[in-house]
Formats: sequence, C-alpha cells, structure tokens
Amino acid sequence: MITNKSMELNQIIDNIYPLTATSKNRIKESITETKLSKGHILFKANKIETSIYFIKKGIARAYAYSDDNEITFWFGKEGDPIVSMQNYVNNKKGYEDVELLEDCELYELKTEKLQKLFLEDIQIANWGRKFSELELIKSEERLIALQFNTATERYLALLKNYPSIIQRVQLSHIASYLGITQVSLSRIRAKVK
Amino acid sequence: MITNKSMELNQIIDNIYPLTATSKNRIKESITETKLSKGHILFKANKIETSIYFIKKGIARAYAYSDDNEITFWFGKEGDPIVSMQNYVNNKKGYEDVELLEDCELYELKTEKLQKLFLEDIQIANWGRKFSELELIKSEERLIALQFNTATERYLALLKNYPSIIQRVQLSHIASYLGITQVSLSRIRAKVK
DNA sequence: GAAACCATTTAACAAATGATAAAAAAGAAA
DNA sequence: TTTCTTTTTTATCATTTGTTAAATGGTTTC
Repeated sequence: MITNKSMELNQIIDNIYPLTATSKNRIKESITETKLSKGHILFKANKIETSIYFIKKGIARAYAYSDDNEITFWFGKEGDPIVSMQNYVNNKKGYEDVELLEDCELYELKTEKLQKLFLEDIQIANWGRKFSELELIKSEERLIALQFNTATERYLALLKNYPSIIQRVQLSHIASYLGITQVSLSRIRAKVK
Repeated sequence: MITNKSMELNQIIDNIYPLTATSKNRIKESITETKLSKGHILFKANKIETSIYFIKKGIARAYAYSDDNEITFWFGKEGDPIVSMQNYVNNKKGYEDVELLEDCELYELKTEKLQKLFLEDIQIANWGRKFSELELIKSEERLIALQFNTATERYLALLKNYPSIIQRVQLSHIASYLGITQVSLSRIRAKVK
C-alpha cells in the first residue's frame, strides 16, 4: 500500500489565493473535518449536494454512466477539491457519483455558507473566483489532452504527471478516464513496456 | 451567407451575473468596441495578451498546433467571451491562436483594468467568479462529450446544439474540433444523411 | 466561359480500437 | 497453504479511424 502525505487546510486555502487572517478564518470556521472509509459514495448522481470537499488524505474518483458502463472522468488526490460543478454553480442536480478509493480524511465546506461569504467578503469572493479559474485551467488542459493526443500519449502523460494515481487506482478506472477500454489499455501497456 | 443577431453589451454582462448600475458602469467604462475583419488573428500563441473580448457580432475559433497540423478546440459566436485562459488566469503565454472566421464586432476589456476592479468592487469580483464558473461548466460539458460519446454522436450533438456553427464554419475546422480527421467526418456525414 | 484555387467527398489500404471470451496473474479469505 | 474472487492480460475478429491520393464540386479571378 502506497502512502501519500496528507494536505493541511491552511496550505489548501493558501494555494488557491492568499487571504488575510480574518478572511481565512471565516472560511475555516465553515469547514469541518470528516473521516470516511474506502468505497463510500460521497456524491450521488441526480441529487442536490450541499457541500464541497477538499481531500486531506486519500484519493477519489468521479464517474457517470453511459448506457450500461460507468466512465471515470476525474481523479482527485491530496489537496484536490471534490465538487459537483452543476451543484456548485447552478444549484442543479449533478450527473456524477463520487467514490472514495481509499479511506479518506476530508475537509467539508457547506456550499450555502460559502455562497454567503462570497457576498460579504470581497477577499473570499476573489478566492472563490480564483478557485474556479484554477479548476478551469485544469479542465482545459484535460480537454486539450483528450483532443490532441492519442490514447498512448495520454497514458504516458498520466504516468508521468500522476504516477501515484496509477499505482493506487485500478486499471479499469484509468482506462475509462483515458477514454478507452480496459483491453485497449492493456495492449498499450504491453507495447510501452 | 447566414446572418446572426448581434449581442449587446448589457445583455452579455447581465447574463453572467446581475450587477447594480454602478458596478455595471465600472465594467462598461473599461470596455471599448472594435471592428475587425475576417481572417484577423486576435490572439497569437506564445504571446502575453492584455485583453479579453466578447463577441458582439461574428464567429471565431481557437486552435493550436500538434506537430504539423492545427487543431481547432473552441468556437465562439455572438455573446461568447474570447479569452486565453493561461493569459487571463496565470499571466502566462497562451498556446493558442484565435482567428476571426467572419468580420467581427468585438467588445474589448483590458485584463489589467478588470483585475483592478476585482480588488475594489465585491460585486465585480463575484461577476468575475461567475464568469469563470460558467466557463468551467462549458469546459466540463465539452470534456464529458469527448470522453463519453463517439465521433458520430459528437457530430450530431454539434449539429443539434450549434447548427449555426456548422453552417458558418468550414468542415476541416469542425473535424478537428470533434477530434477526428476531415476524411472521417466526411464518412460520418455520408452515413448520417 | 476558362483557368486556378479551395473545400469536400470518395476510394483503398494500414493502424488503432472495440467487443467478446478465455487464460493468466494477483489478492483476499478460509 | 488452498480456494475463491477479482483484476489484468492475451487472443480473435469486427468496426472505426487514420493516411494518402484522386475525383468531384464550388468559387473566384481574369
């Protein structure tokens, strides 16, 4: 079992956008810590979620269904936010499940409280702005990779940029994340070795 | 030649996030209008851009190079923002060119002015937050489509959701947008008819 | 209209991926 | 260990997509 360093709340908040102590405390006051075990379904599709999370320790994946088979489209590790964007942005039901792939320690932040802080504290509003901007950059990078690179290239990139994910997650999830079947990923792995 | 309705500035700003008249005017004071002709390269890869734009009238595309061939990864039409995200978010050089595909009327907003407003006006900070959130939703939808759907399904979805793009843009750009070759798109079109 | 140019389609073959099933390997449980 | 279960790999064949080149169709220019 590979262990990864846990990520402290201060660092997570600061990495997004620097805040004064006052504003930072306002966010921290709205955050609670929870431990949940491997296999726990954190978000359920077609439900309104009331929280977003940050991963202190552990990994998770988001997946949705296409016909019968589930497709993983996101992995999160220590420091990453767990957000159902349709919930967070538009108060709509999400289309994804989020499953914890290891025992996790999470920071939970009630969306409602955060939305209130956005309207009261300009620093937190900018923190929230930066949060979405950074997620947008990640999403765009992902998009470009899917559109520009072959499955083999995407696999090698994942191997290079997120070696921990590959070691900690089963290949069927990685295959669907890469947009290919598990059989196809196996072939790629055999060729690359 | 298909003509589309032009999109007024007030509507563009309001569609993102409702603002008081004062805050809205602050944004509007920072915006200038320009007309640029078809073929104009608005953003150049590996350059720091100092503005973002909104399309009043016309269409545009963003593309980047993979080896020799250019790949279109974004289309914009009336009402859409034109932003080089790496420039806007991280002040880094972008990797994309943006080309105007028709004669265009654009609203130009200097990034520096906007960043200043973010720090001074909480309403505008939240407007900027919402702006990125909405772009993030679009990006995620795009990502899901690429990962979940076949080329044929993506083509049909584009046909359904953005009929104007298909009528106004040449097929080679659409093919690369869909992540396939032009030949492959031709085959799909022949089959679908 | 003819010539030149560009976009789109079609054809032929190669390469990559999907689908299904079976075998091998790895883990978990008794 | 041995058994059972799950994950991963391998094999086979069908389908899709890529590559290259040629043919068709449409526009522009002279």
